[in-house]
Amino acid sequence: MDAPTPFKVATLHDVAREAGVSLITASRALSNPGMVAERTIARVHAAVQATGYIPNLLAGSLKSKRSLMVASLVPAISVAQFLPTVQALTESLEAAGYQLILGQTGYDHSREDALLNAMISRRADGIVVTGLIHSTAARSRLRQLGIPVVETWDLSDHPVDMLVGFSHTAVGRAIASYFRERGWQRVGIASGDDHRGALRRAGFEQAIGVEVPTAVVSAPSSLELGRQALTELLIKQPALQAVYCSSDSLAQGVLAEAQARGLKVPQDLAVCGFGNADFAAHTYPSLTTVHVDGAAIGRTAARLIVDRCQGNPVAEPIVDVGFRIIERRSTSSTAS
Amino acid sequence: MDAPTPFKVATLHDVAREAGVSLITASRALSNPGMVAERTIARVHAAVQATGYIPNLLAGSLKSKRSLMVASLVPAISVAQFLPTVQALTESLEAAGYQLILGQTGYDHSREDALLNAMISRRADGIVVTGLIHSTAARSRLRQLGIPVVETWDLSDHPVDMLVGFSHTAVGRAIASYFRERGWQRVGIASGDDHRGALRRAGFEQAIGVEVPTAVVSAPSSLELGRQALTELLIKQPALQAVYCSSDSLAQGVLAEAQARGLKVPQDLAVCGFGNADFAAHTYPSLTTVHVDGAAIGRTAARLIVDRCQGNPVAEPIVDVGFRIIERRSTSSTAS
DNA sequence: CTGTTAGCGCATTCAT
DNA sequence: ATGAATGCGCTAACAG
Repeated sequence: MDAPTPFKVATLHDVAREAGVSLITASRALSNPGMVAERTIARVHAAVQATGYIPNLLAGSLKSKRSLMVASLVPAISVAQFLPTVQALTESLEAAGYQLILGQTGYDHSREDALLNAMISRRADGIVVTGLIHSTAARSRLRQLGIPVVETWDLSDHPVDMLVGFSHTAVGRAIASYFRERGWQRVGIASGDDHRGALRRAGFEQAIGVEVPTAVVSAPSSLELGRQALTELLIKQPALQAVYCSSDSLAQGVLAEAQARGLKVPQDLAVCGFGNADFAAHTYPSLTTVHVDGAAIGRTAARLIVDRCQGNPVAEPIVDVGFRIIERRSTSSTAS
Repeated sequence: MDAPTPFKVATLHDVAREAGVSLITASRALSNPGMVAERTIARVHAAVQATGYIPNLLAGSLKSKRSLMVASLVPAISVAQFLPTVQALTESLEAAGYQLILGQTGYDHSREDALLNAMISRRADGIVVTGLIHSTAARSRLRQLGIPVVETWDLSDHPVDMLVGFSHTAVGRAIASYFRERGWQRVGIASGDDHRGALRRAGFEQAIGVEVPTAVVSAPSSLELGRQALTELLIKQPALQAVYCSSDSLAQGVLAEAQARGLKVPQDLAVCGFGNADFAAHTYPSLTTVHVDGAAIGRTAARLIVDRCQGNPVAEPIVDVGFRIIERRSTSSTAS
């Protein structure tokens, strides 16, 4: 930092000259060693050390038309729900030599469009989005370009390309069945106002069959909003028996508010969340919730993208990872 | 998807031909409109529409030596602690036209080195790392290349380049003072085994002045580990009065375990966390903790990187964002 | 197994 | 205000 370094970065050209081989031989020694003699490889590696060469992937990608980058679009990374997916996606991609470019859409469709364009501009080899892509312009552009795309965390019969998710409507129905089996009539919903939360809510209401008191909070949901939601629900239905919450954070807030009001869970009020957050098993009482294998979604999405990039046929472009209800103390005195 | 598209992507060349101007005029119309006549710009834009042109940033970056990408290295994005930083970083960078490439080091120094190389290979215009860079090889390489680097979430007199953080030792000392002021003698520590957690622990012990019962759990910490930690601490010191936890997740676990054991918080046991997680204000009882403005760290890091990229002088390359203790019910019956 | 040739798509010189 | 030439650093084709 003292003297402004001449800033002459070594290129492959310098490495080749240092090693006494041609440019392309140096290139192959580094990225395709099977085609080059052992001794030559060693000489090239020595030259790399000597020159301090660091390859320029920008140049390589321009020529090879493979950027080794995959874009991931999420509403906001602070949404705990999607973290295991992004984490697994990043890990799996890094293991395959790809890096992840992150974009935050902020639940805004126009931003999604702009970000998709930015990612196409960077020639991302694949794109993984959270939820479905709704803009028809974006859908047709992606299809036309033939870029591998994975939509996640939702289900559709007509994905842009590939899909890894599950049915939110089915989740809502499953929880409704669970409540009905236990004979709870006076049930309520605390739900975020996001698209997928609305699908679960619709499934729940449909399966319950009657009008259900509902408190809708604006995404992203939180413990605080859960406390507010229960307050609101108890006004609408003071004799509430059970609440379905569209996230574990909301459910945690409902638990806290119930505790503050002296309501025993589950005797006075049963609570079911969604997401199986890490804290769900350890709240007091422990929280019944719906588990979705978010990490599996990320891993599967990575595999699909990498397969398609490497030209391997993708046998199953639509993967339903399903879900399962995890029964704990917030709905059952006898659960674990 | 039926017929394999001929896949002829329009280039700037096609746009220029369509608009009846030269290549460079088309280029300027799009990225430097000040230099081009209004009418020409309109013609170029029409040509862009007609051809469906999407610029290739790879090519532009190769020539201009500005990739408009910034790398961010985090231990793991699932660590809630750093989420506001990554979120603010991504947002601020997107607003300035930069995209973020994410790398996960997994608390592994060799992975950090490999990832740094990958990011240099991609010619990231700047690099933001969580914590300090410890590898001397990486430090000198980054310095030699003159890449803007921001180390975050820690403090050092000799950063690689720039730094935005705070002193973890000071945090530990501040909590120790807080405990001593309240006359608590039999105190304990529940701490993760990560580097910065260790710094806080050291500061706490040093300020307390005597040996302190400690339960060390392996990062990343969680509610579950917090429950275990309190169990362990109560064996070492059954008459424990107060616990400092190196994260709010751990503290939440300590609260849960205390509740399960019938210990009243704060009367029987005072609890202090770290991080001011979103749930900390809403646990029952609410959690005293240390607030650090993670989003400010992200925004500041983005500003430093962008300033340096644009050649603006950086007045203050080391920014201490400080911290503050937020007193709540878990240490004070009279707090909010 | 190695080398020669020819670009990838764009932006930075210079010129006009 | 516009244009022509040049090359960023690398790799896909062919050749030898």
